[in-house]
Amino acid sequence: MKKCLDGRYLVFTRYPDGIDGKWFYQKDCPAHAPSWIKTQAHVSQGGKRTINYVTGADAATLAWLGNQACIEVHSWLSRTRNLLHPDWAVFDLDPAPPAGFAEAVHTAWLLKDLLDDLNLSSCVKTSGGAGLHVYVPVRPIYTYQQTRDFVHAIGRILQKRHPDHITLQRPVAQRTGKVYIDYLQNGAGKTMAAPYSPRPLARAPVSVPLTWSMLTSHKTVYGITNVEEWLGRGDEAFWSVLCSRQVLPALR
DNA sequence: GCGGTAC
DNA sequence: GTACCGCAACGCTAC
DNA sequence: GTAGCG
Repeated sequence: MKKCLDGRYLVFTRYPDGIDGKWFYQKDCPAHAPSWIKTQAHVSQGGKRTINYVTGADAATLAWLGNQACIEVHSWLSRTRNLLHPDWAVFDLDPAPPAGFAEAVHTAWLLKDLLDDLNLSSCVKTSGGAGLHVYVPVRPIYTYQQTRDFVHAIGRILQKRHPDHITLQRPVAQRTGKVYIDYLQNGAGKTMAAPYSPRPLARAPVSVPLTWSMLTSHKTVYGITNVEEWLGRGDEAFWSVLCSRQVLPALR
């Protein structure tokens, strides 16, 4: 089966001095990296810079990255063969205190119900923080503008139905106590934390794919720290949904 | 973490 | 030798 | 235009 990071540009955050020390993003694979790391040259838009993005992450690559003190792995929403056409439309659900994980779970279920009504498949993973990521697989025939408009439109419907619980407002101050649906993550060059990416926080929480039936506000879901416990449970279903590449209905 | 540069 | 430095960077939204 | 946001 095609892995969900195959052919995707990856971006890393590195913490050579630990999570409390200096950190930095890294996009450009260093020249001294082993030759078996898969990369692809990419000319950045506007700026006349070429970046050799790491594409895909097999076990050996992840091991090398780990030794480079990479903690977070972020990936593009499109793949190298079709960079302008994402194959994931993503809903980034970000609860603003005092809203938390339970509110994100509630919003995710509202979203799933709406997507079900539209006959669209979807899957969910924790962000590793208090939020959730909901993915709708799409055939790579839409532009980022189109998937962004789609996620925006769905977000507006939910926000209108549940104005006290959901917001699309950018300014942080206007999100207090609500779940922010960040539709703007659907854009060229934007990235999402990859499945199983750790976060640079105490106890190293991980972004974990879940089956919908596993998604409850129970403690055992929120703040997962032990990846092994979950391997072979949620991931297979998650990846099979991601690989289904269901077509979005007509976007207007 | 590590290569590149400046002293 | 050792000290310091870079390691991303842009579109979209709100004001 | 500039600042905020991710």
